[in-house]
Parts: sequence; structure tokens; C-alpha cells
Amino acid sequence: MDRAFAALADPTRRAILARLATGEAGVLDIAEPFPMSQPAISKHLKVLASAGLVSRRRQAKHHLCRLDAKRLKDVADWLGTYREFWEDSFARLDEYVDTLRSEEPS
Amino acid sequence: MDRAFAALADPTRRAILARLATGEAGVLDIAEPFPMSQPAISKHLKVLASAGLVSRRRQAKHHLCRLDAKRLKDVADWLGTYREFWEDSFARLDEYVDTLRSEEPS
DNA sequence: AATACGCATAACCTCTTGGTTATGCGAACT
DNA sequence: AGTTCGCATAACCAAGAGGTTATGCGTATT
Repeated sequence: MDRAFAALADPTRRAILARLATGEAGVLDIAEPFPMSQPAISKHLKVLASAGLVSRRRQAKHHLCRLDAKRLKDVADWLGTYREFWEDSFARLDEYVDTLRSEEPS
Repeated sequence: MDRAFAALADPTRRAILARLATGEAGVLDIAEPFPMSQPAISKHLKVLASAGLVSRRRQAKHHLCRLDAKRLKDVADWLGTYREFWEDSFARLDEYVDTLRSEEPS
């Protein structure tokens, strides 16, 4: 879980995931739109792979990368345990208490 | 978004969020169960606050911290854009294709 | 008025991260 | 058989993360 969150913390890596959401791609294809070197992208892919967010296979001379969504589900499930805090009445109550506090600063 | 993911990448910080899910707490109360110093916890709280995951106020001599779930919702929403990849037929199709590929390696 | 409490902040250290350039290696073309 | 393509890997570097101890500062307490 640590690695998944850490992997998602980098905008380049999130962009790579967005790219892979459109389908499998080779490393150079992935790297092309980014203003950095190919080894840098390879490192990012390694981080994503070790976090379980992408899987890699080899077809001919291309190293294809694919989005591996299971870990994204794990992350989503973890966040889901906090769902009540942003969608139900507790949140509204908190805001209400805040309102009272700022209107009656005594 | 970067900061939210980065903040969530640390297990200590996720544990702090779990603690705050039970209600507001002072810094020393939060720090008590952890095998590290108070400044370390203060740093973690600072990271969580700058990520927008906790809000802080001051009541008397206590610096109270509270879970701020809006950012968690932002993160959950971001993940939601990938929901189809882990729950609908595309995922099953991918697995099916994988099965075919490993069973017919020709 | 002095003391103790509940923190924040500073200074420092080590390990990790994110980038670079240079190089190597297997597969594919010619 | 040699060259080129598509990458991985290594070595290096600057900056940031996560921990420590020491200290300071505002707010009760006595």
C-alpha cells in the first residue's frame, strides 16, 4: 500500500497511468510526450511495476506495459473506509459546529 | 493531489488518519501510541495539514487536529476515473487474453 | 511570579527520490 | 555478420523525506 500511494504521488507517473488507460504501450511510446530522458521514464515504470500498478511483458523487441488496475482497487477500497466522513451527516455536523464556533467566538 | 498521495504513502500518517477518524485529538495524544518522538509526529501532522487531509485549531493550550475528509474524496474521485478498469468486462477480457496467451505460447 | 505543560521550530544526520549521461545487451533488419 | 533499434542498467548528483536532540514560546497552574 505504501508503494502504491508513493507511486501515485508523482504527476509523471499518474500521467503514464492515464496513457496506459488507453491501452498497452512500449516504453519509448510512453516516454515520447514527456520532457525527460528515456531512463527517467524507465525508472518511473519500474516504480509503477513494483507498486503493482503496471505489468510488463515482452513482445518481440518491444517491452509492453499495461495498466494493472487491481492495486488501484485496493487503494480505492482503503479510501472507501473513510467514505462516511465525506458524504454523510457527520461532515455536515462538523461544518455546522464550525459555523457556530466562528459566529460565537466568545 | 501530489501532496495528498505523498502524505498517504506513509503508514504512520495513515495510522494518524485512522486515529483521527475516531475524533479530534491533541498532538501528544496522537503521538502516544507511536514509537517515535513528538517532533516526528508534529512533522507528520504538518505534512497531513499541508496536504489538506487534516485541519488544526487551537483550544486553550491544546492544538487539536481533525480529519479533513474533502481531500480524501478528491483522491477517491481521481481513482474513480479508473473504476471501469477493475470492475467491468474489460478486466475480465484482459485476464482471458492472458489465459489464452499462456496456454498457447506459440 | 515561577513552574510546568503542550506543543512548534531549528539544526543536524542518513537514506531515498528523481533526474542526468554513458554504456550494454538482446532482438531485428540488411 | 554487422548495424540499428528498443530498451535496461550503472554511476553519479542535488534535493527532499524521515528521523533525532535541543531549544523556545505561549498558555495554564499554583
